[in-house]
Amino acid sequence: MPPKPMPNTLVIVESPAKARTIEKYLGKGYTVESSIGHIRDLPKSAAEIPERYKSESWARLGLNVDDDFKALYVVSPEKKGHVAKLKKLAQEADELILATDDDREGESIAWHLLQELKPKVPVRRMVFHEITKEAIQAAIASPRDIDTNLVEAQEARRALDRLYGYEVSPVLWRKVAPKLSAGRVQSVATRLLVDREWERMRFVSGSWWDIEAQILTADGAAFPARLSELEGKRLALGRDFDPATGKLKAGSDVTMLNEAQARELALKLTPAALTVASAEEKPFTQKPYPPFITSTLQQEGSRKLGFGAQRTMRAAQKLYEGGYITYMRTDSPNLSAEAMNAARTQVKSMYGDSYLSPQPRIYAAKSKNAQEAHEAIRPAGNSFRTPDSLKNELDSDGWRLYDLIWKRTVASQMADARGRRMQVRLSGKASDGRAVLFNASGRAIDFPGFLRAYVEGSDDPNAALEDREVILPPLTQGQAVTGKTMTPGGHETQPPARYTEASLVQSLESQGIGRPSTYASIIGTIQDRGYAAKKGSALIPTWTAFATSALLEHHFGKLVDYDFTARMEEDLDDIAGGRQQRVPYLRAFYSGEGGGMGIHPLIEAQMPAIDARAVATIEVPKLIGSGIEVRVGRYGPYLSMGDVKANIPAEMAPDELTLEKALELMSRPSGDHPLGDDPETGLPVIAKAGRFGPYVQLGDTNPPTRTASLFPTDDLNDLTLERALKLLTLPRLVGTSEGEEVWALNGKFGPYLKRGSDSRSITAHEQLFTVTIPEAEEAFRQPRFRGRGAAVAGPLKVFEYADRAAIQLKSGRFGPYLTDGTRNATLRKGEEGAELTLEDARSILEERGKEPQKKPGKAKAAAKKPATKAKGTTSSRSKATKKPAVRAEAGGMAIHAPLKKTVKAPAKKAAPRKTAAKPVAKAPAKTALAWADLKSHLGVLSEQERALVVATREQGRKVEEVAPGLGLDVKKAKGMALQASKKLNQAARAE
DNA sequence: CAGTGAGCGAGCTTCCGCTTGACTT
Repeated sequence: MPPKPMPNTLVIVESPAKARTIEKYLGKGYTVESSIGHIRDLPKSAAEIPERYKSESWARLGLNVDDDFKALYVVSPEKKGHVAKLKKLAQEADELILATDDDREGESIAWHLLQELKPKVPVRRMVFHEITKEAIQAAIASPRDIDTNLVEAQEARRALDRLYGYEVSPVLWRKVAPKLSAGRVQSVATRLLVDREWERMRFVSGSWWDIEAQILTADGAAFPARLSELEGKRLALGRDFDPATGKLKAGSDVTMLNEAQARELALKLTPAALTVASAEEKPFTQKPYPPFITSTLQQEGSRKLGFGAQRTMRAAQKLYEGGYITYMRTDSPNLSAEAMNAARTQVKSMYGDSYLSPQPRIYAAKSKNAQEAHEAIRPAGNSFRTPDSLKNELDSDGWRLYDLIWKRTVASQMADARGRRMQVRLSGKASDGRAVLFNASGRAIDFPGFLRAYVEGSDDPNAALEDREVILPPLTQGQAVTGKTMTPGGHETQPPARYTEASLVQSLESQGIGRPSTYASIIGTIQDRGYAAKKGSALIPTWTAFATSALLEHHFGKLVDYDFTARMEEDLDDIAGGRQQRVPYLRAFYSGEGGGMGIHPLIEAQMPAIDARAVATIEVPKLIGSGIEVRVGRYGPYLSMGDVKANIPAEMAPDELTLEKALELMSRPSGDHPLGDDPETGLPVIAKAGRFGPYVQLGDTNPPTRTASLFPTDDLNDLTLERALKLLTLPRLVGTSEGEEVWALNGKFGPYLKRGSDSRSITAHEQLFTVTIPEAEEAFRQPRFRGRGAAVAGPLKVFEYADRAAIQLKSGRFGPYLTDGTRNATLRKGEEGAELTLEDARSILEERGKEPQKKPGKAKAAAKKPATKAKGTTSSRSKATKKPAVRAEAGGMAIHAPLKKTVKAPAKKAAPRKTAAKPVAKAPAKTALAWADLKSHLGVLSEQERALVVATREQGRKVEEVAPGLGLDVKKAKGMALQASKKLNQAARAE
């Protein structure tokens, strides 16, 4: 008889390293695998949205806001393979144990596994709090069911974060800049940085003087003391100053010395006979710090090792995977029984009994939303390996971090440190009879206790200095001492320090914002979005962060409230506890039912109210009244005073922008960056931000000798002279072909080649420097536009149908696409135009074909042939508006190619908007509306642009006549009017 | 906030949390 096959139980945990460990303890009959975190999530971008949901109004959000916030979960492409593997293992198993973490997210992962694997075998849920054989076997013996309330709470959290992020971010795209983001965590983190920077910007430093004395006792012992009172009145300290004025706070009853007074007094005190007025000594004890959790590990990694959060976590991850430490993403400082035992044993053996805390020290999480699914971060195992024994086994980062973790863990079970604090007051008189009082304080450690192993770092070097041990000689009341030297010293109040990675994490954590697994990435996110930059260890918010934060605070204040997450956690706890329901909770948040926040209607209401220009303008306290404004623009932050603009250098922190600096920047208007001189001509080379983007110019004459636009890959802020000179070699004469010169140029539509009156775009900017005549000739042999030249003759391919209009395959700017004249569909990756069948083409177009959007001011009708009446319509309109330049531009933008492409329509003809094409009657109404529409977007324009547009469009004045009043020459003004019109149309179209 | 020449299906960006490789230099 064949032996009965051994039963096979599949256990799924979250982390592969944990799976390996557990598998060892469970032995035969068990297969342990990991989910590697979450296996499914809401689609994160359009590419992940399944085809059949794409047309849904809520598809962009990934959850159906009209149907109880039902989530659309997808397995991301990179997880597909792994999920398939788990599915297969589940099918082969006799039993499935879901052993994901014992917290909200872990419960959810278990539920998703159940949903996705659809196991046909018995399923049990269990949790391990310790990875020891006993604990695991105990857990196996006491399974439970999936806690659906906890899963609901997780789904509520997930939905809320999605709704917040994906509803609010688009507001920023519209009002500040594209690709920005808002989120429950990042927006508060950004706000913290911005608020701190505001404090620094408003801060006015105060200064005061005091005297430091070297005191000598009769026995010759010396110690320092500081003047603290004069004539019975306390001397001012930093805390007596008002940070807003730099002066003493109102009502403070203190004496302040200036330099002269301090020096004079010092002279009158040398030498001074002083008496000990009081000498106090108080014992103190200090307890060790709790074992590490993620946030404290990151803080100490930063303070003591100088590691960024990412670096600390990378090193910790390796230690964890190597089995050196326990799990590194935790919010619990708790030590398991085996860890406690190991730590205490080690203290005894390494430091002796007297250094052991008499009672085991038990630590609890401080943060109110701690989930405590794991124990503290500590050396792994039931006896800790000493750092010394690992010296040759670990890399440098790993060893230093292990050393830190080991010390902190061991110290946490050590005895209190004991010592004395001494406080001495010395009285005396200056030679002019004024009464003085000096203070000295000291600190002596009598028994170091845990300090033998571990001293916590400090973010503030001054604080660390003050804390150092200063030992005072024994002193008794009435004892006479001498003030040997008197050194007057000046002091200044300091603004609050900027956040570092570590202190930001600490602050977020203390407010319950973010989770251990995300602390490090939060910092990455706000840097990636351009909200903050690191300078040394300081996190400095950018001007974009100021603009974004201001928008959110003014219009969505509740969302960036520091308590928002704390309140959310309470609600989630209620959902987890069955006291509240997910759907009504989300409805309140999203739609505002039952008096909730209702972000959806709130955004609808706020959108028109948000003045993009006001948001982009930052009122810097030190510039108020100067007429200089800080604005965030397309090319970065700049200063503006009427006509004059100057870029703010990227490396300048907001609090460094003083009036003086601002004036200095303004003296180099338009943010010129002088790069040096051209060695050939000796002319200066200057980088500038222009109306058409950043460019360099040769010579400082007007007009300059030469100009050249930067390539998209160039950065105005770190352009070298060498690069600028290279750019200035353009346009480049490539050679001759067919008797004509061939030039390589960088134009407004990008790089192109020109031969006589013919031109061809080329793909890469850098080719401008390298393209050869044979290559150019090849380009000129190609049709003028990619696929376009062919398009005149016909599309790439035509699919004919009996029952529907023919479908054409065309090549466009965004790649190949299908069109039947009314609807278009871009081909996706993997869909080869050449391989499409009739039916493919039909199904693609019918499934996802879209009608081109009709936009105000850009009529769809324009796509068809111009009606003959167009000209009449336009010219009459042109008379009405009297604004040639702007009108021509607007018309030109809307026009599609006339059939005769070689003939360029003169501006006057270009003006006829083909809007007139379809229903002619509609055109005037549309254009009339257009100005009304445009008008509401005046906010996107600069003052000058606005003045121009209003004068021309509303008052019907000519550019020529308005320009002088604005201090512009006519040519510039026309250009500006053109740009302004573009901007307005763009803004209106975005609506 | 400087000038060099076309013309045409836009569509996507974004959140927070849970986890690691698979790639390349």
